[in-house]
Amino acid sequence: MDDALRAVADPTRRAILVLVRDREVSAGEIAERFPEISRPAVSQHLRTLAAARLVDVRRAGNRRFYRLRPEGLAEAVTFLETMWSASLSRLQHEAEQEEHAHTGDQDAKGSL
Amino acid sequence: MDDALRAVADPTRRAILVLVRDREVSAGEIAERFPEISRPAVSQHLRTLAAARLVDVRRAGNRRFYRLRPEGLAEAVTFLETMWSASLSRLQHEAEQEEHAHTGDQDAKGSL
DNA sequence: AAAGTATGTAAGATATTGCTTAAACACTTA
DNA sequence: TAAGTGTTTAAGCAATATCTTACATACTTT
Repeated sequence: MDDALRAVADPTRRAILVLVRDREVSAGEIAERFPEISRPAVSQHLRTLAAARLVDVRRAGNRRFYRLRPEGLAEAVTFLETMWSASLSRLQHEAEQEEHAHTGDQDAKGSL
Repeated sequence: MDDALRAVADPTRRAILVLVRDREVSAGEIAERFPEISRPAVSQHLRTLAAARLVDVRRAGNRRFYRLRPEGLAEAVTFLETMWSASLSRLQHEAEQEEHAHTGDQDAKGSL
């Protein structure tokens, strides 16, 4: 989880994850999407993502194709969801206590 | 989201979030849980979490009480969940194609 | 008001991260 | 096998993050 959350903390890497979410994308094609940074910089990000087990790599001839590896996100998602929902249910409980007999509107979950 | 994910990338800050998930905890009580780092270091982490809107602060006399602010996690959770589920459904789809007419067991979501 | 308690801020050292350029590697094609 | 294409690795630098010590602030109690 540590590696995954650290990897996901960087905006460029998040953008890469979005790119490779639905389909395999070659390193070159990924790099094209980030004209502001150099190819080696992108390559480093890809290495970080691979090390965090957030992407799979497939070598095909000259090229390397990257693709999101969703299992790598499981622990991170679980952690955040646990934090998020446990605390929301607490807020909900407090609201009930405060307003006492009031119609239960769960606006918190609506803020997504 | 950027601030939230960057804040959550640090293990000490994640541990703090767990501490303040279910109840208010004073800065001192939080600091006690981390004997390996100095009080000012903890204070800095708390400032980072507050800046990311991940915790609320309540001043009561001498002390300051911190508490998880779940709304601050909303965007981050949404992002990770979207990545996670979209990609899992793709994997599921591929599995269906491979195995063809097979009973659709969604074991992926069960890994939570 | 002075001393005590709880906490934060400032300044600076060190570690880590993310970038760049130059070079290397690996596979493909002429 | 030589040149070309796609990509990564290496080395170094600048920016950022995290920690520490010293000090400041803000309440509380005597």
